[in-house]
Amino acid sequence: MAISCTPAINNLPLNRHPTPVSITVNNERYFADHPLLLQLDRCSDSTQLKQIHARMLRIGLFSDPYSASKLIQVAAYSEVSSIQYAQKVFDQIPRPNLYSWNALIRSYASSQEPVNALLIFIKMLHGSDELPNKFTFPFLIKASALLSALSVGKGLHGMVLKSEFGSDLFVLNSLIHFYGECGCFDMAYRVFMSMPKRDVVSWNSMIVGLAQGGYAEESLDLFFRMEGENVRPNDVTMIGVLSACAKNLDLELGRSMHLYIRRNGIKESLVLNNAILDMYVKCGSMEDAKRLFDKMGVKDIISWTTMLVGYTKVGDFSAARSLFDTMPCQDIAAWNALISAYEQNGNPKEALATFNELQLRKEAKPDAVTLVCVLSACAQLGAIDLGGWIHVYINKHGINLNCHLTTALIDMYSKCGDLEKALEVFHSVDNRDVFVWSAMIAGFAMHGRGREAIGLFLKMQEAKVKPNSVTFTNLLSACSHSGLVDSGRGIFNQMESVFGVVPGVQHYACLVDILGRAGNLEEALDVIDNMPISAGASVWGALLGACRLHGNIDIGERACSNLLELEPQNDGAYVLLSNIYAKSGRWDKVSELRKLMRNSGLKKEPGCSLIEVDGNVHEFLVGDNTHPLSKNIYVKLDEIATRLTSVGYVPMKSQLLQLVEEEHVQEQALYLHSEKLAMAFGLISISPSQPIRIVKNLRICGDCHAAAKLISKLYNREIVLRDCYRFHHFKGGSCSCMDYW
DNA sequence: TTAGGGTTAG
Repeated sequence: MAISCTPAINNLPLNRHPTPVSITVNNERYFADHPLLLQLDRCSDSTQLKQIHARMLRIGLFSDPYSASKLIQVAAYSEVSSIQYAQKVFDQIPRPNLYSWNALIRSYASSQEPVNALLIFIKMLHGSDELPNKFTFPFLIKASALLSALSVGKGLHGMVLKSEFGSDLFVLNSLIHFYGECGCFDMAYRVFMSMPKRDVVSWNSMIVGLAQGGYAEESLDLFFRMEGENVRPNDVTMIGVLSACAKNLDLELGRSMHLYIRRNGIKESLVLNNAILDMYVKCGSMEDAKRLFDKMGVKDIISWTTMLVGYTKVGDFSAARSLFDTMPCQDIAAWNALISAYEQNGNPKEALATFNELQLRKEAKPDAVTLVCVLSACAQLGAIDLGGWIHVYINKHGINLNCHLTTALIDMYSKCGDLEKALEVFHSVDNRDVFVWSAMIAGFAMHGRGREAIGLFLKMQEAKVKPNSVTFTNLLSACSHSGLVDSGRGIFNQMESVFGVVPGVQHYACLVDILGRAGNLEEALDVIDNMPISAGASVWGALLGACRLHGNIDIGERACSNLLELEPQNDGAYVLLSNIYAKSGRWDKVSELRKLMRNSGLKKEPGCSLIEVDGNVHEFLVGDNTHPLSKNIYVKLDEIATRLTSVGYVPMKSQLLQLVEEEHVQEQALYLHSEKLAMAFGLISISPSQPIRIVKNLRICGDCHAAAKLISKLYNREIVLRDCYRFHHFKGGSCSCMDYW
């Protein structure tokens, strides 16, 4: 390499500045300390940047590759400018050298669309004489990591090995990070071990990668090994270690790491303090978190949001909300944290109210995360109007349908009863991960379309997407809802042997459900007796449900007693057994159970039905008369009762929880069920062309199911009812569940 | 040139 120093270009109008010096490397001149370049470093707005750019063009400095590349970098990185401007600058360079190509690739690698870094690289290979150097590879590998483009990264790895940079520290560190991001920890570790020399970044890339990829133990092991090899950890190392402690919910180790940071003089930074804060929050210690938060000299919005999440995690929503209100500013992630906390903790209405507030205040713009949370809230409430509005919003604002959003949309449409729309979303996307496939399978399952669920599972295999534990829960539940006993058995048996997914309690519960519903109660009991893991409440619950369906008192009693042993507060268990007794006229046993329930301080969870009309969700409880239109609703109920009786309908009294002597009181009690109130309200307030969509918190009672079938015929209306178990589409006098529920 | 903190789905 030849380096020489020469006086700068003399004819430039630079009299007011000290004489710049150009450096020549390999016959190319660089003006590293030209005053305009120094100005470029200090440049703070786009107008200034454009002025400097213009002057560089005027005085000819732009033709210097170093100077032009510097301009590209500033254009791309400064807050006021954009990658588009950097690209324009690049396009003006007549024959860009490797330095300029690298500057542009680097800019794209850190941009919103890192794929462009790879495209520019291809352009460089085909349209110039330049070959990548040790600087090019880390940028390209970083772009591949951001894109999780495993095959691209592997290809680059191959190129690296064939090049002279096969043992370059920076290149290899990038590869460790890349493989970690793609979840290929064996490859990451292979690169790590093959390195002739490792620095703290090599260790950090492994430690952080493992912690983020869910391998907390391995990450911590590596940290202790690093210490053993006398490599001094830095703040980034500790951020990885804290994240591993948080994943393991290991408060003790987290606390000792906090102490380690103080004792070993690790550079204190805002990011590190936030990571400690996050560890305390995730491990559930708000005392530790608050102590640190109050002591922190510098806080940013991430510190505040972490505290907000902490309060929601311990269930203190009023503290969370008041913290939110006192934050110096609220960005979209802070809003999302609040909305998501409401939605995840059984308060979807508050989630929607907060979303509404966000829109009114216009301080932050909803992003994909917001919409995912709101869609989940809509799904819980069965609020299809708002859910559909969100879908339109996504399209209107050109928001990219990532897998999270696709899944949330499919789930919302499925749970709101519009399976066709869910399918439309499913087919409209190219990118389908295991979440998307599983959500669609769940959609078919809850609508009783078991064969289509299995068909989709086969297509999922063709698409080479590996099913996981949830995929199988959904598939088995599809078999259960459609009475596909042999398919269910077959799928269960293949789970581990063919797909390597070990059956968990949920899968056993589904199998017991499949067998039990089909009447094979003995076989179901046999499955439970031979389970390699202990049968959880869901397994006994499934058996008890099947006993109710088939009126089997003996097995039902056994299931109920096992269930209550595991969950003494399970009111549903009492209700199911009580239904079994009532069905066989054992009213003595019914009142005995009733007494037992009262003595243990248990109350049946009140039935509650939701119905959305014109974007507003209305809620009905049993015997509710609080609705503004209550009077009209009861008039309609009377009319329904008369019309039902006229076609020979007889109320099913076995659905009552206790023996009520007077006939008319029995009938009245059944008419007060929340789903009947919602149906009456739907009939008077929803246009006949629209289906009446209802969401019920418990399983629909047999009497309401029979009544709904008749109502759909008598009033020529489609009723779509979701209970806590599945969907019922009532039309023309019959139900889509074919009475198999 | 490489590594790092808060919010999202089945």
